[in-house]
Amino acid sequence: MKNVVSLKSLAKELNISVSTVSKSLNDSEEISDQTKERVKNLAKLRGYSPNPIAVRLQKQETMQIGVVVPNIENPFFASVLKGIDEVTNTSKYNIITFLSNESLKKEKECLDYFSKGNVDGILICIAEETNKKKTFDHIIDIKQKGIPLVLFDRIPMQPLGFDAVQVNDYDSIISAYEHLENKDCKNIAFVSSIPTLIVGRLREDGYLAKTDNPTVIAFEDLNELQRTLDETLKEGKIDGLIAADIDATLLCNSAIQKRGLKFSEEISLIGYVNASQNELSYPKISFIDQHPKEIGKKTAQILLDRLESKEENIPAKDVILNTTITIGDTSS
Amino acid sequence: MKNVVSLKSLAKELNISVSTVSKSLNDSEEISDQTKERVKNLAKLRGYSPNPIAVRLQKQETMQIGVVVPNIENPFFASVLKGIDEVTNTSKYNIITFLSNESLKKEKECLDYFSKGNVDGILICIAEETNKKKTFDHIIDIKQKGIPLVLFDRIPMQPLGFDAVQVNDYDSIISAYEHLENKDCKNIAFVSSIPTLIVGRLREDGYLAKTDNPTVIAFEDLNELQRTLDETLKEGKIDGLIAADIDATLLCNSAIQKRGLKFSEEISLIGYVNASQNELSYPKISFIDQHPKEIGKKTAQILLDRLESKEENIPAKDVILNTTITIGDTSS
DNA sequence: CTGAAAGCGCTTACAG
DNA sequence: CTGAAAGCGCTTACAG
Repeated sequence: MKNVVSLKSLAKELNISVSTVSKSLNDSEEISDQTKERVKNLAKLRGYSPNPIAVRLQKQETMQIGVVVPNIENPFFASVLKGIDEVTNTSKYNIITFLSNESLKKEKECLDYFSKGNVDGILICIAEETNKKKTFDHIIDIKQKGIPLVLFDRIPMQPLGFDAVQVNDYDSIISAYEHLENKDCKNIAFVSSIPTLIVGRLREDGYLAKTDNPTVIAFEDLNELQRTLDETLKEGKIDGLIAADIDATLLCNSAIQKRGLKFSEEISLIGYVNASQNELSYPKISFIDQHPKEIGKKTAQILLDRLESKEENIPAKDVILNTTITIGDTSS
Repeated sequence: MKNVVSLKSLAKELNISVSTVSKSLNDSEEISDQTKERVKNLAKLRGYSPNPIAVRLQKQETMQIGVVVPNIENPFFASVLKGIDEVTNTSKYNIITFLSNESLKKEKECLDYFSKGNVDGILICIAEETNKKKTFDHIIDIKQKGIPLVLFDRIPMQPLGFDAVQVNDYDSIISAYEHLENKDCKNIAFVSSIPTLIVGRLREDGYLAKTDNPTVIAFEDLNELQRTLDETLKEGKIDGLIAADIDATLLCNSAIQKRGLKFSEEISLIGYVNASQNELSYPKISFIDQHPKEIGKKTAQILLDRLESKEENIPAKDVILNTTITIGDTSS
């Protein structure tokens, strides 16, 4: 039932050696055009295709890239994956995607599997748990094994010496803040469900840098976040909200509407959303577009460059991509 | 830089043969406990792990499952993937995920690649273009090659003889319609951005089966859909909407709010959404939950069963999973 | 209980 | 220009 056509079967049928068949199909200079023709014709006729596993063993390449994604249900990562796919698609490498589900243990298992000769390179966004516990030994191990690895999105503060692709989170929030200031917001609060995540911290830092009297509402527990947010809105002082992540943004939007506040007039909101869904929603939320697909493309490209390059000692790249602000109905 | 520890290197260091080392590590009965001990200890010390490519070549198994997903940015498919991951995770198989981006050409390329000995089995949801053109030769080819394949979500009308996992789309809409009837809706319209997709047709059929005076608003072009929807709402006759897909649902929600109509009182809406985002949104939209993760789990399980089974001629399974209705603010 | 040999399906120096 | 041989790293009948 498996592909029974092999170099051997072709060779036998043509009464020539396996090496000649192999060389013919690989267009070797050593072989006469006539023989090449014969071989190629039969190969086509029989529907031959080389056994990829055998080729990999011989070439000592897996031709696969391992990707670790913390949460596939977060549309941000889905778009990153799409970007990665677009780039690797045109290369000889395939993607094998593992989900860490934000678990350090799971992430270790992924990297362990990858490092056992299953992939030629790795793309990873570290899990929330990894981020919190600041445990990076399993990642550093990868360097010892000489497998190229590129980090994306959540980049540990202490440099680990890997290529990294991130977004200017700090600056993004500065811009968002200034945008709200321009809309005459005087009392801008910061709402986050990711207070411990690296990107969450950077965003909060951006906010804190801009304001004199900060109002930070930050809880991982969404119920608690919602409650506190609601209490704060009740006081009626806040006229601008910056949300630090998708969940916080949705909660802000929801809380404002439930309270019957008018967007832009009474209160403005800017946050993070899934761009395509936001486009169809009402109200359209003003948001910081991280261009996740571009993050994926850049991440994959850096890895491919490294894999294709013969040089061993290219210094680690630290790419910081720009976000843009898309203004919707919530701050116009 | 690659893993230089091999059976050979272990054998040399222990002054025994490669076969003995291999058998020891595989706990063969043939080898003395003492030798096994020695071998295992050294293997551990040297951090040996078998070269997976070599094992695969020998075992004639890729230990990989190919998955084709039409659109990773659709949260439905992201959740399906998560379900697939959960199941395959505990097996010896990895997932290699390809994105067809709703393109028939791309889908063919994926299947072509898979069928060249790159995977042991395939999970696929056909692309929109494939669905429209009803071109299934490339899928049928897979059967000829003897590679197990399981279809999910969009299942062609004409049976192709593959295992299939789908949802009771027709019945789902019947239930949704009855739900709206119970909320005293008298004029229920059906809104769809997927008029040609199999699941879209089934859903429309369900709607048509229930109503005497159908109002079907169906366009693939979202602008056109929006315009027509708006005109229909303007007439003021419709008091209930069933949306056939995520985009249509968001558009309905948006159109109703823009028009200032009161949910549940003046008009009710039920559709399809991303469950977790909907939970945080306002209003919470009443929706048909397809339990996408369960679809993924079931799909993967069927493939694993087939791969693990020795039998060749298990008849194709056609699994139809039930949806449930989750009532939100838009029809309470 | 251990090891030599063949083989999984390929590629590539090397000989002729 | 063609082919025999070795090798990629493993497993597994088979001999001893």
